Amino acid sequence: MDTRTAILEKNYEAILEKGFQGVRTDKVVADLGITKGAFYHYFPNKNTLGYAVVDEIIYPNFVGVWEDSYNKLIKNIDTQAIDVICQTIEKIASFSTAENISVGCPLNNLIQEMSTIDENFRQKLAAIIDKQYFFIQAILEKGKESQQIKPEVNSNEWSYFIIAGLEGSYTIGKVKNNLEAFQASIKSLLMALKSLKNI
Amino acid sequence: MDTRTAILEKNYEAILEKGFQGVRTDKVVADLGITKGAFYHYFPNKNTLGYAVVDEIIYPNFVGVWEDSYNKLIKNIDTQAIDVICQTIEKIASFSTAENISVGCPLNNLIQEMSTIDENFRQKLAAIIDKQYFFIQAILEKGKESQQIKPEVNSNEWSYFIIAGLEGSYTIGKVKNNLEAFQASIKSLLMALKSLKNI
DNA sequence: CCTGCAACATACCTACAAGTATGTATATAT
DNA sequence: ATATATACATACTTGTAGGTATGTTGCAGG
Repeated sequence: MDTRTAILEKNYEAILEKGFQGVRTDKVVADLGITKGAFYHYFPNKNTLGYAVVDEIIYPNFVGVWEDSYNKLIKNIDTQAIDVICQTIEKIASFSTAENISVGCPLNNLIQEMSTIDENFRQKLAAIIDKQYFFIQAILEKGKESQQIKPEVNSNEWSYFIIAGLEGSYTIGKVKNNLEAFQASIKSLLMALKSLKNI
Repeated sequence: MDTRTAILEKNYEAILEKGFQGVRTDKVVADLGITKGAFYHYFPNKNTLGYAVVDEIIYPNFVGVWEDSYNKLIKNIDTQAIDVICQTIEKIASFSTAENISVGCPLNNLIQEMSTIDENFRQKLAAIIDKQYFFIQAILEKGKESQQIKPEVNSNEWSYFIIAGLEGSYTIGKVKNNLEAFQASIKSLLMALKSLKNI
C-alpha cells in the first residue's frame, strides 16, 4: 500500500478512537514507522487530512451501501422497496459488535465534533447525508410507484428519519456502551418501516 | 447570580459553540469580567467543570421534560400515553430555530465528543439517557396497561428508539444546518408513534 | 481590632501540538 | 554522468492550553 493511503487509513482509525481534535498526527504515523516529514509531504496541514478522510474513506463507505441497495432494487423490479431498506439497515447494523459499539458511527462522530467549528467539514459531511438521502428517497419513491408502500408516506420526511433513526441508535449504543440497546433501537426502526407497507 | 453558577452557564454556552475540547475556560470567564483565578477557585480542573455542566445543567434540562410528562400522565388518567409522548417531542423540537439548529443537541454533542475519551463523561451522559428511557418506558407501559397502545409494542425497544429518533433528527438538522430537514425527520417520528395506538 | 478564610487577581510555568526549515537518499530523466 | 524531483527524516520554532504559585482584598467571627 502506498504511504499516502496508509497515512489516511491510520488516521481514520485514530479519529474513531480519539475524535479529530484528539488525534496527534505525528504519533499516528509513528505507528507506520514514518515521521512528521512524510505526513507534511502528503498533506499541507491537519485539517486537509481530515477532509481527505471524509472524502476518500467515509463518503464511499457510507454512500456505497445505499447506492448498492438502490441498484439492486431497480434491477430486480419485483423486490420490495421496504425490504431492501430493512436489509440495508440490518447489514449496516451487523458491523457493530459489543467490542466496537462504543466508538459509535464515524459519520455521526465527525458531524457532532466538527460541523459547527469548521464549515468545510460540515459541507463534506452534509454531502454524505445528502447522497444517502437521495438513494433512500429514490427507493421509497419506487416503492410508492409500484404500490408497495402506502401512498400517504412522505418519502422526504421518511428518508431523513431513516438516517436519523440509524445515527440515533448509534448514539444510544455508544453512550451506554451496550450493543443490546443499539439493536433494540434498530429493531423498532425496522418495525416502523414495515408499517409503511401497503397491506 | 453567584459566580460559580455564572461560570457554569457561560461554559455551557461555550461548549455548545465549540465543543468541550474547543472551550478555553480562561477566555470564557473573561467575558464575565473575571479571570482564571476565579475559575480554579471553584473548579479543580477543566474536566470537573465539564462534569458539573452535565450534572447541574444538562441532566435536569433533559430529564425534566420527560419527568413532567410522566407526572402529567399519571395524574390525568384519561390522557393518551402516545399523545403525551408526541407533545413532549413537539415541545422539545420547538426550541430549535433556523438560527440555533446548527448547534445541535447539547446532549448528543457531548456524547459523541466525550464518551469514548473520558469514562466519567460517558457514565454521566449515560445516566441522562437512562433516566429519559425510564420515564418514556413507564409512559409506554401505562399506555399498554390501559389498552391505548397495541400489545405487541415492545416498550424497551421503542423507548430507545424514541430517544434515538430525536437525537438523530438533531444530527440531520445540524449537519445540514437546516431546520426543515430536522422538522421533517421529527414528523416521521411522530407519525411512527401514532401508528402504535390501538385502533 | 485583629485574625483567618473566602473570593478572587496576577504572574508564571510547563508540556506539547502544529507547523517549518532543512537535510538526505533514491529514482528518473536527459 | 549530471541535474532534478520525489519521498521521506531530523531538528527546530512558536503559540497556547492547562495548571500552579503567589498575591490582594474584604468581610465575618471572636
